[in-house]
Amino acid sequence: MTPLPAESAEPTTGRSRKLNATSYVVLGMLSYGPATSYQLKQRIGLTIGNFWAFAHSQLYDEPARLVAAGLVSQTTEQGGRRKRTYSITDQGREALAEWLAEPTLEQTEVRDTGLLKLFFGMGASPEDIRRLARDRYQSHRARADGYIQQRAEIEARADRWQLKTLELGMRYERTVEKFWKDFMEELDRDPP
Amino acid sequence: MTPLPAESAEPTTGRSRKLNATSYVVLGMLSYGPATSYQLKQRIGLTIGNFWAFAHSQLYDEPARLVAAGLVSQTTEQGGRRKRTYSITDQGREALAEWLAEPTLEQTEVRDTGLLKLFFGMGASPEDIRRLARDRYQSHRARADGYIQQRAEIEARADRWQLKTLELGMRYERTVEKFWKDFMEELDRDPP
DNA sequence: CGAATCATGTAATGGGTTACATGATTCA
DNA sequence: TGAATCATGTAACCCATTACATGATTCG
Repeated sequence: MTPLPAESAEPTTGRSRKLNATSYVVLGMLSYGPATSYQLKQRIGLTIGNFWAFAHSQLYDEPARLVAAGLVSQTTEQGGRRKRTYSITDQGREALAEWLAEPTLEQTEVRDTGLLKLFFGMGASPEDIRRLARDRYQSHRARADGYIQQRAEIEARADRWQLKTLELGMRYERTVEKFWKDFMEELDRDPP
Repeated sequence: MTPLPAESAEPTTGRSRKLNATSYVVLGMLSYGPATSYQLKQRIGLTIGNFWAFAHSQLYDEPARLVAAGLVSQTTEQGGRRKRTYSITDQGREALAEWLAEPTLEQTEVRDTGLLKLFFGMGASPEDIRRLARDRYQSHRARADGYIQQRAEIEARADRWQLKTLELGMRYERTVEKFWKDFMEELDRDPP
């Protein structure tokens, strides 16, 4: 039995808990200005939520954790619901900046049920495969069209980097849309 | 070491728990033949794991749950480790087939830390942005090259659908690789 | 005014991530 | 024969998902 390491006394603030992607999304959104959980939900839903979704309950839990870590402060409204508004602290800005300065080597995860089903196509009927291709084609086409719509709407007030993010989103959706379209045509030429 | 006869302890019926993507990946991999958790890990690591990763502990937990649901059976080896080998049951095949026959309308999740950082680029220094672009370019380029490698290796024994999956993976990686390359050039022309 | 939708939260559960642990095999 | 790596598993914690709940506002 190895002796336990001495417990360093303080949780206090800062440097304690490890931040994850959700944390940085919340910090990032708060870096544009204070917000309630609902406002975070909206900001995210219109932007990042297009490719990386968060349940609304996460946006109630995570700010609370960040407050405990000292990266966010909160003010509680007087009155019925005692609504909480969150602001990023200097410490929070620092954490965000550190994250942005880190190397970014993680593998991108593409959680696409359609891709999974395609992989297991051997167990599917020809009609299943056709339906899959149609579903995914329409789904990605719709999202690509949505991005175009969105760009028109936000072009004025979005910054350069936000527009770039949107551009990658569009390129991605168009690529996948085209894949499924090509695949549908292949299925016609060479039926399973 | 001689395998024991399949344990048919059968905790009554299936239909109980709701299956998720992990479940179907395990079922799908077992549909090619019985496997231990480690073998599942390998099969997945070479294929689906390229875009949708699973911790190895999930591949120990999930089969156990599927056994409880009656969708998978297990045999336990005699000897030191009492290694477990899993097989898909008829009920499991049925569940897999039902899944493949369902509509596929879920939103694809692209969990890409690089995209997140790009979105919050306003808070980053010019050097951060350049580094980000370089990191992501190299990362996606490497994966795209890996796919080409892989295709050469498996072309003989992979089925049509598996090769198609790989093709989409390649198209995706090339698209993203190109985005970051274009972006790097844009940064040279028009520095932040 | 009532219904629908917006807005704000909590609770329970399941499961994904990380860390720990160690037996078995390979190979220098 | 010792170190490294392969292989197999468990445990704890954190967090994501889902369901529940209800006050506030809008609009027909």
